[in-house]
Amino acid sequence: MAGRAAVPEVIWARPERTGRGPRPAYTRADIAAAAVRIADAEGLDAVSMRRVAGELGCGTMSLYNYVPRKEDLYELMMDAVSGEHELWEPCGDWRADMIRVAHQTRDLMHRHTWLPRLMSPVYGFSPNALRYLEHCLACLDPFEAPYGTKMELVAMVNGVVTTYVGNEIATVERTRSLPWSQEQENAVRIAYLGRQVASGAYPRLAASFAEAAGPIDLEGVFERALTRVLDGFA
Amino acid sequence: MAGRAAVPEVIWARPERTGRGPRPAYTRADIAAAAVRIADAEGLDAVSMRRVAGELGCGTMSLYNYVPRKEDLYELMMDAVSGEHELWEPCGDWRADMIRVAHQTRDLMHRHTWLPRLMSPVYGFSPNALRYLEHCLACLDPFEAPYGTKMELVAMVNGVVTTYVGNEIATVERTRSLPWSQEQENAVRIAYLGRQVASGAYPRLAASFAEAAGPIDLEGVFERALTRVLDGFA
DNA sequence: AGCGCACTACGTACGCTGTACGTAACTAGG
DNA sequence: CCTAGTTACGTACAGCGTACGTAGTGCGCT
Repeated sequence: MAGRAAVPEVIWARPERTGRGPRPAYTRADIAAAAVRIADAEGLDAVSMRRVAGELGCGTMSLYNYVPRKEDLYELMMDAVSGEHELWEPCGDWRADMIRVAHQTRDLMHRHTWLPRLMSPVYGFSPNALRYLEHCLACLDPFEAPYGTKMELVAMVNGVVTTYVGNEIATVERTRSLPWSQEQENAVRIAYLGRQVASGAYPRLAASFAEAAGPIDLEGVFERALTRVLDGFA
Repeated sequence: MAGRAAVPEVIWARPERTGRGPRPAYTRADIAAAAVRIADAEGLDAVSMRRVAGELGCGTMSLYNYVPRKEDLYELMMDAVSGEHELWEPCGDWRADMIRVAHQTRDLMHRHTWLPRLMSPVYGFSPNALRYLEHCLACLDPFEAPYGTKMELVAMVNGVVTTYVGNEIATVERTRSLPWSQEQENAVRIAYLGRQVASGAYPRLAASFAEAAGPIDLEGVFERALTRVLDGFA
């Protein structure tokens, strides 16, 4: 009954197949792909054990043979999409390579908008995550600094990307569960914010709003944040 | 039936008391305080509508007269603890003031470990959040830059603090729902990680681990991240 | 060769969640 | 005074993660 043992374990330390018993009907990759498909199409909250089992075509509780806890399903999902990271030969300019890494991660998160939400709570070092981390360190070979600093740089870049894409996506993802449209939601919030700012209680905030003409250039904000972070390390 | 209208609205735009009907038994502050008490003591997941109502001593569905959706309860909670921010007279050195802001936010999050988890998805501009934002802008008065840049600085500092404290807290918060201890969890994960690193597949990661003697100095990591971000703006 | 055990599969059931809805009591405005 | 808008709250529903029991399957060992 190893599958039911209430024992701390990392899913990646569990062999996918032990040899004994009937051969499993699905692979971890199958399960991860099904979950990712659901999350991409209907949002992370649509990913339930029942729903994934349904997508696979098996009974709900059969899933628990592969995935002891739901959190492990999340780790499977993250590892699966981490595998989409393209790992290139570093060009020798660590700054350029880190910018490329950041852009790629951002694209990945745009493709899988549920990623930022999972990044924070789950600090798993899945196989593909380790590969990605190693690649980042390879990009930083020309950066003369102790590994501690390099790790902090990687963490910082990842953190900034996660935060920014998370903010970009927040509204979209949130309105998925609401009975009204994203435009209505935004309109209401902006109207309220405008009223508050117009009240005169927040002069600098008001000035800030007055200064801003048109919508925010998210792309530019991201780019600037990135270069500033890298500047801070150089 | 305004309380039941399925209409987009911000909770802060709803008057707390309209005049008609029996006078409400609780204030928003009461409700927020109850929810915060639960979250502080037992974690965010312990905050359910039933639980909060129980803490207040009323029926579950009575809560919905005050809080149309659970997400609004979260906004109430965030606003309540945002009120704990001390707002001082800026000292004239925006760098020093921003560092002080960051430290205070960090302390706040240590006191209320569920805050980082709520920060990302909820982008509410509650009264106390606006006050806090205005205060940050006041601290940045000596920083000669357009308001757009100042806002990006504030967002960046807040983002970094949220990310770092979130990471600090992740393990602690996560093990709350697990049947085994945080130490066991960590031991298992470290053992797995050590095995992977020792496999030779990740040479730089291995070097990085070899370099690190003893546990990570989280305090130092935070401090360095902060100064680097500020450096990137100056 | 065959026994036993570890494994897969899966239905049922429990306690929990957010919340829609109906009803009764109450009170301020017209 | 009346009535409309509120508060209060019990009941109910659909969904969740998952503990547990049971039946069938096939590898590894003796």
